[in-house]
Amino acid sequence: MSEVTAIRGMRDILPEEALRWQFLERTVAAVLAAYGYGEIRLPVVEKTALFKRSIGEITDIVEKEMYTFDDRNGDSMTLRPEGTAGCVRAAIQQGILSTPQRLWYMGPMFRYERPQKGRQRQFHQTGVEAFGVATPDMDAELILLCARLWRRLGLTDCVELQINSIGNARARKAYRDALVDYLQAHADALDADSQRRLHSNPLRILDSKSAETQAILDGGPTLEEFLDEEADTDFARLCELLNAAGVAYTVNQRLVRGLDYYNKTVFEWVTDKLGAQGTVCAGGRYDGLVQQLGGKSTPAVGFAMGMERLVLLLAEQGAVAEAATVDVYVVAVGADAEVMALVATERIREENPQLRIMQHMGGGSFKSQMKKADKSGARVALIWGENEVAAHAVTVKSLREGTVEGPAQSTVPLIELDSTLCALIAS
RNA sequence: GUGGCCGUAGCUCACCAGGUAGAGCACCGGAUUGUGACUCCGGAGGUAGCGGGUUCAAGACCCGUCGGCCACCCCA
Repeated sequence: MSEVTAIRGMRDILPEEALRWQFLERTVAAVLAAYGYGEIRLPVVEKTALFKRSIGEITDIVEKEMYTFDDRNGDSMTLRPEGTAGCVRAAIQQGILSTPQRLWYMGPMFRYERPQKGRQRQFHQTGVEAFGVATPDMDAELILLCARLWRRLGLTDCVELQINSIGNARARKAYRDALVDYLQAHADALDADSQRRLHSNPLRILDSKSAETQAILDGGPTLEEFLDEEADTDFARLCELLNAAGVAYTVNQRLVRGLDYYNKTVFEWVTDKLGAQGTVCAGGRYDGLVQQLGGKSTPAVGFAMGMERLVLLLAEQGAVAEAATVDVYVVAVGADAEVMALVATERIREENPQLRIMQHMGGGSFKSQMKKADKSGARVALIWGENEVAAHAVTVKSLREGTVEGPAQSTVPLIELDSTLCALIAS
């Protein structure tokens, strides 16, 4: 193995897997278009301050997972670890928030973490953000959009929806204080991670995987008790809308999101088919972020989905039929035959733009070229040799029909090539 | 950052109480004239991740290091 290898956690996607990616991306784009969302293309690098101010200074992402470096002017830049911050920045900067905006983007994100199943250092997200609507019908639309996407992807059976309301910042702080008070009394019974989080990020203790910790939490205060009335009624309305639309969900009171900017509604689509990485898509409301980043106060909701995880799920489901790479393989032996084949192949492409034709390159015997034709998966081989050149003809051979004794092939004048080919492909 | 497992041909793996490597697949060529698939024959391809140690002798044992996978943490 060469010493020049890809960076840890940054992988290559080979053509076979890329087919799955194309299917995913195509489907995502189609569903978003069906709801009137517009694509926005954003830089991969932003000023470091943007992420510190939006994601939160004390989060793991900002503290230890960002790819940050100084550019030649000495300004601190960061490879985006998530998309919302950049999208909000762009929306403010471009002045497009005077009216509601529905936006989406797709692309690579970067987080310096230990790679594992469903987690890469360069990973890909599709982000969807809706600005300017404060009411929970907007939250519902986003969730319905997801549900439709899962249906189109054939993933409905492997994901489920969890929702929660985490209220405004004041309610969360009050709850956090109450939770810390309560847990401090049981501190020595908590698992080690949770003890640490008691000081760093108490809300995160809620989704601790420790059974003892969860048992302790059962006796503690709940976030719900601290929610203001508006959060309550909005959440109830969201549930009502989801019920009416027939979207199943479970309310998970322990669901909190890792990024500081969320408020009110949060939701996650989770799966049990991806090992430790259960979350496939997650988001929520972030009504304060636009103003926090210097824009006019603008309500917003959004979510991001992890494309690697969705591709893994698709693979798991065997959801994508494997497409043959080419329809026709062109074999040519001899310098003159190669010329005739090249010209004829170009003409066929001109007249049949949808046809996938691969011409053999690099020479070789009929035998070796035919082997390549077979391997290519093509249904038809077009063959040129001395005889065809002399007769101004081409041999058309079916690679999928016929027997060893009587291969289905015929030599036809060049003028009849198109009709012969079309008949074969159509059959 | 922490832990477990792993690192032998392009790929998937084997061998071995420690004595300088093998299979399957893939690849290339052949089985009489210009033709694939199945079959048969032949061929090419590895400084056994890297460095050090133990030993007469190490891919096999020990240490370190790098890399991979999975999990923790965290998150999409």
